[in-house]
Amino acid sequence: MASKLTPRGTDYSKWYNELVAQADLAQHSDVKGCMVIKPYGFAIWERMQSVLDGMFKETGHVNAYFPLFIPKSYLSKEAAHVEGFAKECAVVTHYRLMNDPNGNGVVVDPSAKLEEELVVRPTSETIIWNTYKDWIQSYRDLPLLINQWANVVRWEMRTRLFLRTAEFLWQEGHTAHETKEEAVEEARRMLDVYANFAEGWMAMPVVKGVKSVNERFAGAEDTYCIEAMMQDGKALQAGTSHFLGQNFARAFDVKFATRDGGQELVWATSWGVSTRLMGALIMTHSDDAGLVLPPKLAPIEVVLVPIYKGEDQMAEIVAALKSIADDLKAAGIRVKLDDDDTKRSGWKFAEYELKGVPVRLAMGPRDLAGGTIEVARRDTKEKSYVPSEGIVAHVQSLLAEIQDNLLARAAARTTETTSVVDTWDDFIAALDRGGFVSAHWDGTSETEDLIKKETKATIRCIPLDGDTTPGQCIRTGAPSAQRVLFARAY
RNA sequence: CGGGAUAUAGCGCAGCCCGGUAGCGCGCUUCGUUCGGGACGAAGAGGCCGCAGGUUCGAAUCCUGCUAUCCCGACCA
Repeated sequence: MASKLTPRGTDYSKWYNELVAQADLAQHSDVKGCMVIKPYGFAIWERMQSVLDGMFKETGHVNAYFPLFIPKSYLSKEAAHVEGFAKECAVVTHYRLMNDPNGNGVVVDPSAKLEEELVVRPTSETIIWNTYKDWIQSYRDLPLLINQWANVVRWEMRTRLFLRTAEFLWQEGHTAHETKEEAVEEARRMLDVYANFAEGWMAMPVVKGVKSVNERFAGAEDTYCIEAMMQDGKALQAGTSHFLGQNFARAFDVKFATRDGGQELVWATSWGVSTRLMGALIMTHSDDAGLVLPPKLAPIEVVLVPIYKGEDQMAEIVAALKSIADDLKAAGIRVKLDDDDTKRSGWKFAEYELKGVPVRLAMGPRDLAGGTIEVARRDTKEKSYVPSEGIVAHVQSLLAEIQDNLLARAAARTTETTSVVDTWDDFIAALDRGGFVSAHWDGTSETEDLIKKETKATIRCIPLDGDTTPGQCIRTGAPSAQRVLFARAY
């Protein structure tokens, strides 16, 4: 806890791992690739969940819950889908343990083999569409707008806390619609929800776009995404929203009676964001002193720290801070008064900086005498002394300013690191500098693969509001309809 | 799945080459002094040295096998 973080400039990856551990966000568990999300980290995720859940409900969705286990046969009903996920599925084959005849604890009971293996869901399209089949009879049952909060398992070769873990928490929306247009509109609507959340709450600028065929979700007709740029110049896919066409309806035979009495396959979407957003949040704002949280998602927006000598002074100052804390709470601000006498104020300052608390208020004897309070903001590390009278209004506007500043700072960085290039040499140079690279591409998977192989860069997305001036492919010189965004990515 | 490394107290590590009954820092407990940026002193508690074999009078240390984790790649939200 007392050790300093490796600076970002020295080893970004190391900095990230140390930050996650030291800020008490998560730790590795004894199970490979799986993490324990610690209370402070989970509190941030709970804030994200609660805000997103509200946004989903505002857009007409309801929550439900589907099983963790999926019969193996379901997974293979949609060809592209199983192709995409088969390599990373955990499979349950037995349902009972027994005492080891040799006395070494318990072993799998070989007589308890399942007739059909169960796959631990890597995503829930199949089990959900198999259920929707029974729920949807008529156009009157549509649209069906359901979300679930769940854990999923993808047996990844290589994992990183929050960014890629074998088990992760997420939400997955699964909707059914009467027409293609409605489904596309839904997928786009949820993409907007994600983008609004990213920018409005996480203070993380994102580019909205559509994935190339190579990067598309297994079983989708179109994958929309939000892409964010991290401080080290690598891109991170922060959320996806898929237009699934009629693929799953066809695979699970989900038909509805149309308004004119016919039978038609329903149109589908699915969309999700995961605990990966925690990684995005960390890598967007944090610095060498630790985590930096946007006020809107901080479990603690303001921490109050007393500075004192002796018990009498402590009592006096804590009482004054308590009164301020109550006023802040009454104004709807999440506060913590840290009157723990076993830790010194200097230790607390460092600790709350590490944990990214946006605003720190400290009061010592001089403040008490002079009617002031020390206000320190985490984003710029600036400190000032302000009158304790009217502190609530001051803090409110400061929190808003910090929220805005974080977004502006991240947006400036994203813009500054984005390159627009027209030659292969410039393209390589831009990739090496880091950031998004806006360039022309001939639209073929072959060229995309080639570029990936040669540069490790992928097409992050074809921006929805991008530059649609035609040009020539950066690699092949073939005609290109519009610029796309390349980057090296997580 | 390839390459590299590691496994010793809650955490971070030393000890291993050269075998002799386990040590340091942080943290933890108690007491005292401190307190405007990670305090100081004193006294304590805490370890099947990853697991299983082998060599030896004796293994954290040498040998064999296994397991797990981390990092770097290929694959992915």
